[in-house]
Amino acid sequence: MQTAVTKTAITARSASKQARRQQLIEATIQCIARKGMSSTTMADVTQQADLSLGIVNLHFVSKEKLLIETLQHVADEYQQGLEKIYRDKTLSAPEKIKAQADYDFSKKIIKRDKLAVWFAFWGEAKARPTYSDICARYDALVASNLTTLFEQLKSSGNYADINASRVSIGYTALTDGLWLDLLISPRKLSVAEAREVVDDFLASQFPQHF
Amino acid sequence: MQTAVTKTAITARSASKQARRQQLIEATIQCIARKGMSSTTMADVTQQADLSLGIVNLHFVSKEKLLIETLQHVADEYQQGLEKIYRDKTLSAPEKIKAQADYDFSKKIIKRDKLAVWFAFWGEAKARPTYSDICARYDALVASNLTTLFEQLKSSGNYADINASRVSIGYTALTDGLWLDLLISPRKLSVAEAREVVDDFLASQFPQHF
DNA sequence: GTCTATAATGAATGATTATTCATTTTCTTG
DNA sequence: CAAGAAAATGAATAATCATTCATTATAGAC
Repeated sequence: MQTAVTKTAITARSASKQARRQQLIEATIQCIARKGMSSTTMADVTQQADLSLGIVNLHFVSKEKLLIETLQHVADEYQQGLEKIYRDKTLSAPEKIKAQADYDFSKKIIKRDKLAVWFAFWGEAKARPTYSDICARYDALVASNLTTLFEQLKSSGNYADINASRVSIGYTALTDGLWLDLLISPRKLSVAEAREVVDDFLASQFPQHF
Repeated sequence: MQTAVTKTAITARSASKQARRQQLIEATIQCIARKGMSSTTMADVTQQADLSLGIVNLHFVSKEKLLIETLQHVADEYQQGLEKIYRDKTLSAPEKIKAQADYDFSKKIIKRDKLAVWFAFWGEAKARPTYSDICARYDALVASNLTTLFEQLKSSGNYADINASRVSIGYTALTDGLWLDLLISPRKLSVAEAREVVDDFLASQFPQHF
């Protein structure tokens, strides 16, 4: 029984440890959105989290590691939603594509704070391989799944001159570009309009399906 | 005559002053591309330019002003090329659109160092109005000109259900997204392929023209 | 060639900020 | 509840970096 008790204790401790990390990552997202990555300080993050100055080093060792885990967190969150769609056996290929488009412009994803984090890291990515590696990993997942889906559409319709991989690159680029618009000039472009731009794109490539 | 001589002198001085500023802006572009904006220091920039540490403050007053002028420089350069196309009386609307697509993926524009600068500033834009103002100014130019061109295409063909402004938003977003791809994963996507994605987009929206 | 004005230098300064760690607080166990 | 362990604190430290300015170099005027 003693071992079991000890185990419970350790779990409780590590749960609270996880909670602190989570709290700090969320504070970091807020700070990057509000002040930009280059002027986010440890004092900013810890104040935002209502914790003491030294806490980041205690839980993440260094600022750089906190930043990396923050990017990782945002990327994971996005990726998890997508994987759920890709794995769903009840959806047909065109339904999955529509589900992804809905997801890409859903309330969950289109939060300006999180978009700001994506672009903050993309802005530094050329100079920091760690950042681009994290982005590349989820890029590859999206590219391979989307290409497969577009290939399925192609063979189920009359789309002789469609290049599935090229459409997939186009879809991803279009989405990223619209995200940028929504981040930079949210007055000019609404989420609904952005979603319609994507629909137009899909309809023009696959008129029999969208 | 005396006045004339004095004038020449002043011009020569100010020419060299312009040259120094140019030199520093170019060094800044290099540094942002190599190290990222958040870790580019004054020492980095001045070393890159082979000049002394104090020189930036002499010519630009502060680091922040140097950064702003660097963004301005890259934006102006891009915009000038576009305006030449828009103003060209010898080109028809579809030719202008093609010319813009060629330009957007030309050697002059697709330099990874310059792309890095765009994205570095976009990444900070949400937190810094000065940056987003500069971007907004050129965005507006592109949007209004492109929309007009697409409207001309629409009325010269059988494109009842085309929304010119939406196509313009789509074109810009697609281009920005492809630039991001070229910056982050140049191994996976070539400039030629990116250009083809844009062609596919235009062809699918305006099949009679592209 | 000398004088003057402008440009450039870089050591010194001061401000900012990440990190450390001695101390305090909180939690767990028995 | 006491003892010990883990977590959290924040003042002090150390490193980094933008900016200043006294000094030096350079170019143009006469």
